[in-house]
Amino acid sequence: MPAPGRSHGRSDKRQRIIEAAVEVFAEKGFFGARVSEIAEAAGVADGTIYLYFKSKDDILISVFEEKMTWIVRRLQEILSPIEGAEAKLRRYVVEHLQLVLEQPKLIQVLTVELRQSARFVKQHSPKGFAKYLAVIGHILDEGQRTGVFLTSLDTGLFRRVIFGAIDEISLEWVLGGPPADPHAAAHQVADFILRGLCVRGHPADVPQIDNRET
Amino acid sequence: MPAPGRSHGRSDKRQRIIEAAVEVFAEKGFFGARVSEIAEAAGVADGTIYLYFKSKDDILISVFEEKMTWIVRRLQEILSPIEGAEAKLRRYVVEHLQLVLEQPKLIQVLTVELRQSARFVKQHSPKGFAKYLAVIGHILDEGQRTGVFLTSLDTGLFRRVIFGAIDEISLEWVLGGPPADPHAAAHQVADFILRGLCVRGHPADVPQIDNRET
Amino acid sequence: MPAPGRSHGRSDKRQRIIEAAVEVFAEKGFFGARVSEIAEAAGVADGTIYLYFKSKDDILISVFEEKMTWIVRRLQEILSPIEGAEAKLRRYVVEHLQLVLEQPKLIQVLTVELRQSARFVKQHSPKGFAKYLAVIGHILDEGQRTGVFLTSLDTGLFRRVIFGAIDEISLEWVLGGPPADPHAAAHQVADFILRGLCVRGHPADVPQIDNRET
Amino acid sequence: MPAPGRSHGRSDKRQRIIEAAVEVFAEKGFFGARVSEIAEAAGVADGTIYLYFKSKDDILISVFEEKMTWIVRRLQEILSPIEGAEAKLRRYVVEHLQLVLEQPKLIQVLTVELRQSARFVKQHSPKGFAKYLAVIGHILDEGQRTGVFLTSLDTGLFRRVIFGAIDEISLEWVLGGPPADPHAAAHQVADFILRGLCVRGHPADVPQIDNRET
DNA sequence: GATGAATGAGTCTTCATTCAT
DNA sequence: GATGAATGAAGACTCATTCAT
Repeated sequence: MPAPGRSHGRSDKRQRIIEAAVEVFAEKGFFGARVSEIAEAAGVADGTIYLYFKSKDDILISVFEEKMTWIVRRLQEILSPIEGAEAKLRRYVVEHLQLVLEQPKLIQVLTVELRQSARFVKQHSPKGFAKYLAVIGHILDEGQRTGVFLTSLDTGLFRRVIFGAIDEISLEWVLGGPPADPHAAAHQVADFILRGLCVRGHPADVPQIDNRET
Repeated sequence: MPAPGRSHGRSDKRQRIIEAAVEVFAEKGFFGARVSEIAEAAGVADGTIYLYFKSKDDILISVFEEKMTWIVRRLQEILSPIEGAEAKLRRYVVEHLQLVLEQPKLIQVLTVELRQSARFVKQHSPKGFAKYLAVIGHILDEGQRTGVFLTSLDTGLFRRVIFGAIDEISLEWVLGGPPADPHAAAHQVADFILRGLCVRGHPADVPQIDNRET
Repeated sequence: MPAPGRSHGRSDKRQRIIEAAVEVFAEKGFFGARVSEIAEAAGVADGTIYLYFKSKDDILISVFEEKMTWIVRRLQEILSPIEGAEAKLRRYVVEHLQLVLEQPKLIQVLTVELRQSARFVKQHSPKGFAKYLAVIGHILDEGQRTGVFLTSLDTGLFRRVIFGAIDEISLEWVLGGPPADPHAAAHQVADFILRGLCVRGHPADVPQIDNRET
Repeated sequence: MPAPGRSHGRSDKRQRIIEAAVEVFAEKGFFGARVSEIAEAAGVADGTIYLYFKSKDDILISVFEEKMTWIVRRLQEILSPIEGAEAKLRRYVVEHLQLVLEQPKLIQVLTVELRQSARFVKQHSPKGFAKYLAVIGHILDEGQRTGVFLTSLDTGLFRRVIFGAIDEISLEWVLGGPPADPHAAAHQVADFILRGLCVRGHPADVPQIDNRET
């Protein structure tokens, strides 16, 4: 239960600005967004923005930091109890895409603006993104340690390959709308990745059918 | 054969502006780039830009159209004589990443700004990107037709999955520099994708080793 | 004797704000100074300022009124027992420059900001400045009455001439630091003014030497 | 006859902005002046200002440099043919005050804003002011060399004393309007200064009358 | 066709002031 | 009285675009 009074008012306003920024950045893009639009969407005065953020850039950076941290924690909470790298990876794919369905605007901002501001964000906000990649990296490491994933794979490379694949699908869904059966699509993608990663015989639950069986 | 005289001078200037825009957009991003910087880099006056392009937006769109067309043609010329969807796909991966090494600034613009301007480009310049995706799509179709790739895969989905994976690696190389052995990395990625796509037993040249064999 | 209790607390805060304003105005200038800086320097909240002053302008005006009144009273107390216009004028010069050494920040504010806000201050705060000029004016009047100063001099003009000379030296000392021997400088200036003002034969204590005697 | 075409247009615009800035700074003060007001007064667009000046500060600095240079040259041209330090000094006083009558707004800006921006101008634009003081300094040096002025005087000190006296009178005339007979006032001031500076017996043309003679 | 000086609309940011607590 | 979070009006500056030469 949040404490009343100032400290609550303060966090409350800051959070409202963050959420408003996600909306406006998603709709107009970072450069197309006006600080006054964010203020209006947050229900605060223009100047109030600057009580909580140093600049417009700082809003974007803060959105990254805050939301990436939140996503990473959410993923970690879901994934940590799961046994087995294969199951973890499958669940990761499903959960990320679930997130896209739940919060398309947030994902749009993170996906579109993260890249567009790549140089700038790489300088100012590398932590959030690095932690996200680490989520994938840990699964890959575990899979290699337990002999499920091919040890010949460069995990530094493949965590980006996997991220890129998921990220592109996220973008597609966010801009073009999700497909009729997102769940099936998510599992197709997970199957694909697992076939690519796993030692022969794995994954047990992804029958390496030949086309005749289809 | 290009017409001589004036019209050649004309294309020459237009082309110089396009190349200059690639440089400047790569260095500063679309929004950070000034039209006057592009003009200076192209060795023309500011106003001259507007003899060849309607607006700053139009420069970006034209860069896309022109360069995407060029890339697609280049890929098609390389891929069309190749026999077999597996070999074609492998070569596609290698060639795209080769392009990243050869023209990092161009790839940076296409990769970073394409996404950033996603909505805007989706509206104004969908052709180039669609044609690029079609290059991957055709390979997938051929693979399914010839029974090499799993027919259960939604090619509309997987051409984006593959594009996303390659695109992310491109971004990494462009912003962080290429790895020590880009050729090996390219083949690792190609192996991964082919394992994901192929019917059991394929690809013939990608031994589905288990970790003991490694 | 100051009133005890609340009213003392009240004047205390008001006075602290005045002193803080002198510091901040001296350091940043009137326009460069932030009300919040003055509040911080005074150890009060921003809003508290407005319990004692109508506006930022009002702070400056109050500084003038208060400090000018104080300076005028101090000068009058020192000068009134002194016999003779010449001695009075000399002492005035010495005491003003002494003040510069003692309270450079105050003098800086009065000297720099008074002029910069000249129009504005002329409208809002003429009393303090007029009283200061009157100090010089009274000395001039006395000197003319007692036949020591030339009666041909327009005292309205010369009180400004004298003020300007002293003011400029004050500014120099305040911004560039005082000279090695400020006392000697003060007397040189006093000698100069007295030679300019006095009837031939005066001042008795300023021998009208020719250069050979030097 | 001014050269036609670009270079003329350019200097012309820059000069118009300078003159407009003098008007607006005189009327509103530096901080009260809006860049758009200067632009309007100069008959140019707001943005045009920034083709000729880096910032609003730069306009003020440029006004100083340019006008101080002009004034110093004007004074030097008038003073250099004059024989004798006494006559030179008298003429300097008269000419400076003549300038006040001719161009009160310019003098107001130089007098009021110079001081207000003292710290800032001392950093950015010391040359113009130093040259102005040097005009007075050279006269004092010459007077001491030729045995007309007291050699005991510190010329570094007295050039400021003299400047301060004249500057204060200038301010008075500029803000309160000139007196009924400015010429007489100028000579009264010159007489005063010369009596203060000169060896006994000098100045020949300033009879050291006693009050009875008046 | 080519130029580049000029334009002026557009926006981030500051900060004096207010007022609910 | 005291606080300081909130306000919002105001302005310096940028830069894509135009057009007279």
